[in-house]
Amino acid sequence: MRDVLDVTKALADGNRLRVLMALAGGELCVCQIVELLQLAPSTTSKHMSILRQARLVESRKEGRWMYYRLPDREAPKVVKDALAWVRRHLAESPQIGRDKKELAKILSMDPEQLCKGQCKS
Amino acid sequence: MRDVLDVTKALADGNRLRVLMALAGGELCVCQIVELLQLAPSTTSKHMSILRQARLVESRKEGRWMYYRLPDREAPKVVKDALAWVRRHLAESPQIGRDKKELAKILSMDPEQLCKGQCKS
DNA sequence: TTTACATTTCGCCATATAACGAAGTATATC
DNA sequence: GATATACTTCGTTATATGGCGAAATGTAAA
Repeated sequence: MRDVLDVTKALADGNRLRVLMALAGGELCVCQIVELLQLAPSTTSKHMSILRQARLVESRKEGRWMYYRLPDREAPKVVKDALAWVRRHLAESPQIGRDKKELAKILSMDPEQLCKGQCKS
Repeated sequence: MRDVLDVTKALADGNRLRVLMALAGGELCVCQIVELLQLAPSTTSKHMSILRQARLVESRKEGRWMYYRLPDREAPKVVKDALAWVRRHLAESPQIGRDKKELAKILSMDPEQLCKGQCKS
């Protein structure tokens, strides 16, 4: 029950669903997710920790950057099935469509520049 | 996005998950669900309205009794897939096992008597 | 070893949610 | 009709959640 609830609670927030859909295109660092969601870094970090707690994402630290990605093959079935459900039923969402466009812009920027911009604001 | 979030929010509560699993055995009236969850009738009713809002359950009124059941064939795919996910990944839960036993007891009682007991307490 | 910087943790506030009991609604029975 | 009954709605309360900025942490560069 606990593992199932961790997943459903993690999925019960629009911003976290947007992140999961964005990660379908490959791993992202926190500042890229911050840019996509337009939330404070601290808020974004909290969201990512909730997703990780539920095992819906994995993370990798590279220098100062933390990268998040969807879990690999060995993820628990409950998680893999949940992610498949999200992908299937959110693919047509207008919000997700807008995010996809925005994400393309973000990925075309120099990550170095992207992160600096955030710290100033 | 809205329909998906309605479903995930509805699933993000242990008592509501228990109800969905209990309904797998067939429709139940509110007083039977009250007995299973050991919650106040008003609280139980609220849970059921959240599940219905998300279209995870349907309802049928018969006299003074309100029966809830899992949705039929024509339910939206997002809902059917979510219910399949819940069934699959909650089947082994100890809590759900206990509920199944308790539910057998509840179903063996006269519904008439069951409801009267609740009103007194 | 300073300094800069990406991220996380902490403390706070506003809102959302789950719980209850009391009051309201609708239906059956007297 | 009056009363009992099954359920829902409403108002209240306690806790959970999502948001922020400030401070803490860890890592790279100067």
